[in-house]
Amino acid sequence: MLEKTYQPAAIEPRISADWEKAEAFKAGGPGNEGKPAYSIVIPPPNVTGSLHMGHALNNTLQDVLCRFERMRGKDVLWQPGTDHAGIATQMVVERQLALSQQPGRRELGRDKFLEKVWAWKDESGGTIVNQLKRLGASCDWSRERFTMGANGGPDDQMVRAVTKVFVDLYRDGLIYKDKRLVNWDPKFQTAISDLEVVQIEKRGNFTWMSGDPEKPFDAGALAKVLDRDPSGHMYYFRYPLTKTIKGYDKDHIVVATTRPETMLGDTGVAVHPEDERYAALVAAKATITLPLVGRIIPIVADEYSDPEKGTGAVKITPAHDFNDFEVGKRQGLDKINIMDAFGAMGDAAPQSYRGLDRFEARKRVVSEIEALGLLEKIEPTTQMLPHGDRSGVPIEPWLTDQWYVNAAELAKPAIAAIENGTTQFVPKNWEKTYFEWMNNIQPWCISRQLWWGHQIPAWYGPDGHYFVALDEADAMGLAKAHYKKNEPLKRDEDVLDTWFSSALWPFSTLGWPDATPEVTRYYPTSVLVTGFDIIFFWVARMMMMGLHFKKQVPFKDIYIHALVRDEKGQKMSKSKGNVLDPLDIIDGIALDALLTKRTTGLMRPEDAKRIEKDTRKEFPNGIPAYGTDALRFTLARMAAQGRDIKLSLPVIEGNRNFATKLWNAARFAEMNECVRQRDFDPNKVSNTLNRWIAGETERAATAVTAGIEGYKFNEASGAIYEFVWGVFCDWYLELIKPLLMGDDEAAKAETRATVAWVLDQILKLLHPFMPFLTEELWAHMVEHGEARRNLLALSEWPKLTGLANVRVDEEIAWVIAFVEEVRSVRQEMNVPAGLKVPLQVAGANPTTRNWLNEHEDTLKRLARADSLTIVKAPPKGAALMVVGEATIALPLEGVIDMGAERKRLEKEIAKAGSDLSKAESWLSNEANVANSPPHVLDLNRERVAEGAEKIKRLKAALKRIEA
RNA sequence: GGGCACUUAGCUCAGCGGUAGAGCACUACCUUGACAUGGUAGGGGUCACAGGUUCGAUCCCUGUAGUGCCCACCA
Repeated sequence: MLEKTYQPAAIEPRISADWEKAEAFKAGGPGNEGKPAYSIVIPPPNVTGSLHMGHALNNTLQDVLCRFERMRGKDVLWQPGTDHAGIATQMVVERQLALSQQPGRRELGRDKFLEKVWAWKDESGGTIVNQLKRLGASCDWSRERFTMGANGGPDDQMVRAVTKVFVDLYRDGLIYKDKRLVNWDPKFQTAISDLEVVQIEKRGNFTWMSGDPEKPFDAGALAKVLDRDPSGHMYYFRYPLTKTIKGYDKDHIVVATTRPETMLGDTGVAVHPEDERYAALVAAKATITLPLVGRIIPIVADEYSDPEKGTGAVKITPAHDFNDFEVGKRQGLDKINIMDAFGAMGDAAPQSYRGLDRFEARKRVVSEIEALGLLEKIEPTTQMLPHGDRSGVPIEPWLTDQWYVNAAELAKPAIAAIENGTTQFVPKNWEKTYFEWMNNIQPWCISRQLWWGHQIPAWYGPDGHYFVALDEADAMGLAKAHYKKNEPLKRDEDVLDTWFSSALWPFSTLGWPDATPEVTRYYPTSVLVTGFDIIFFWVARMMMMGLHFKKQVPFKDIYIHALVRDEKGQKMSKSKGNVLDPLDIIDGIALDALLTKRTTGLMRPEDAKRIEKDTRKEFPNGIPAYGTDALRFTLARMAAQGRDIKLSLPVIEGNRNFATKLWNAARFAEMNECVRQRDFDPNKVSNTLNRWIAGETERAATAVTAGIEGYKFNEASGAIYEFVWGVFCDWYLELIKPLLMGDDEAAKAETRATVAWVLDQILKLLHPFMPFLTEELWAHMVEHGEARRNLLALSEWPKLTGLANVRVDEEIAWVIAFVEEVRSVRQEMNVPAGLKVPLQVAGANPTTRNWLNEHEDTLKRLARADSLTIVKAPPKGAALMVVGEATIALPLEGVIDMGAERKRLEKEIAKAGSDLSKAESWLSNEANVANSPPHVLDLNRERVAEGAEKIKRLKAALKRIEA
């Protein structure tokens, strides 16, 4: 016997164990022979990660698809795994070493440090995987992969895949080494790609005028404002001309900059070729003497300079600014790298600046320029400041040697595949974003100055000449051929961008570069399910690599889902303190534990107070345990295409209640001995109610199927919700109660079997969304008098046709209308809910009389009537209502307030009258009649006919009262 | 600066060229033999605004206002 309420905590672990024991999700396993393949590769979560709502949504949707297709008879491979997440993981382990006061990364050295990282990975890397299992993800866990591996280790093949890709691309000229400006992260001392840079707006807050009589020179005051925050300001410096120039009336030229410290690396000043203000300087090939440095640098004419901006003269620092780099190249200016890897001033800076951090240097430059009387003014400005997305510190354009992928070349086929529809974005509008980026794609910097990652397969000879090869032996061979003798080689110390290996995921996980059967069978994959935030990072690069190395797209569809936000629509983040952990929704969490969780480990500890206050207010009693299915169902129901999800507890609660509702419907079936029959055929049921629910079941199945097929998860889950609650529970189960309690044994047997059958269909249709609950109920449902042995997860998806019948629908619609009308009038007339009333029906035609006879017990039960009689005319002193052609009377003299009844009827007449006149006036418009399609015409004609009829009867009823 | 969305009931959101839907919240009633994590009935919206296309627009087009996101090197 089922418990009174659904207890997810008790059920979920048991069901998971059942699936695992049965190897239910094993791709290509026994029973899958000859089935068509369906495959999805999981977006590999960072091995450092723990489950967040984005994962919950992403994996719920993938699981819905996989379970659905598995039930539809496909051989499903859902390929799981995790990502080594270069910077993130290295950061975590470094922090851990620091916290436990162990020797740091540099002290340990590369090999020892990597040992620590691997040890950490072996110990903690399983967290996210176990959390995915809690979600019910039906991955083939036996195939779990990791994006990295040690040579000769279990994921050695991953290393071979990455190495082969690198070497092949290098030999094809698509990977190359180049010295140019990169985005340098001074915190991690590594290059990062353009995508890992985020622009953060910075707005200054003070003004400084030099020579302002109100503000006499005061070095202390300037230092004070600079100490607040020198960023977000425009600094105007007077650069003195080396000598005065005829036709130019000043002895200096004013340049503006937001980054004063870079002036130490200036090698020129640019003005526009057609800017007349500076024409004399250009013509005379004037130079300036760079203050603080003393370097003589030229004034050059370059189109880059915009006369409208600043002073029209711009300082050029080729080694520290992307635009200046280009100008410098054009004008043949020197590139002077004044900074070191930590963002501090280096050897190329003046002696007194060496070792000074870039922001300290900024202040000192400004002060010293001011002291020299060369600071014209400082103005606040709004500037977009690039930051490292991981480190959070301002990135520095820095001149180094790095490895690059010629992305523009690889992008060509990747663009074409979307253009010609080989791969499709769902929703489609994301393709525009994709094209925009792909058409303007920049070289991809793939080398990182980290230790945790795939080491670059390039070896250097003593003279710096390098050899790219699959392994050291190959490199030695190449070196010998080059040097004509054996030379010692040293491997490139850098590692590859994590996304480089992620880009291979759809085929590397299948065994590539080996020619495995899995590569043949499961590539290209069926669909990629992911968030829009990694379209560039990951999706685009998989397209490029897949097409280049497999000559086929990596997936046929790309389903882009929404972002999960908090209930106010804000992004969930630790610092906002609004993060909802999926596991807390599933298992519940006490307020104290939630507070601790939200307020520890904050970047800014001062946020703790606010977060605690907000959390106490929002969750005064913590979070109750809703179970996995409620969370999954909520996410699926809110996954409308093209819209973010605002998650809140009341919504989850509603869906938990839905689970309970179904649970209790199953209890009802159990109590009424509804046993699934082997020979049950929904086409052969005879009772009208059973025929009706069979048809409704078919409709639901069609809607759910179409929804999932079209990636409309909200429509699919909404359809099953509405069917279970609104149709099966609200009506069917209520309508059949008299049958189940009656003594027509044949009808009773058929109805029990029908209930059991419908429940089975429900469990199947709902299973992709609520796998645990449905699997549990499935096991409880008795079949042919015995307990069920087979798993719902491996059962067949409903394929129903021909069950709907218009006349049956019409009949039940009439029953429902009858019940609703009586209920409505009872309440409106304040008839006590418990009072059984007599009902009389007048004016019924033969069909209606048949229906009345057929459904007498049901109508009496649902309308709470003790008698149902057919009369020639309605009696006096009764409330009257019109259903179809018949008039129903509720003769309760004394109970019914006839004044109220008159008002009620008048209101109904008015309502019917306004509907009628709307339809009439529509029909009276000749243009409407001439141009609208027949079904609309018919609809309005019906409205007029039925409306007129109804009004006639309502008026007759009113007349009876007044008589 | 460029691009993409969004604006529908108090709240969160579906929807659609043919007289507006759900959940939550709200009101009233109900311990009716699956379920109070429930049942029944009810109130509540000129579908942001202005034009246009159409026989007909909440839906299509254009513009306006507001909101959000993405991309972009502007001193």
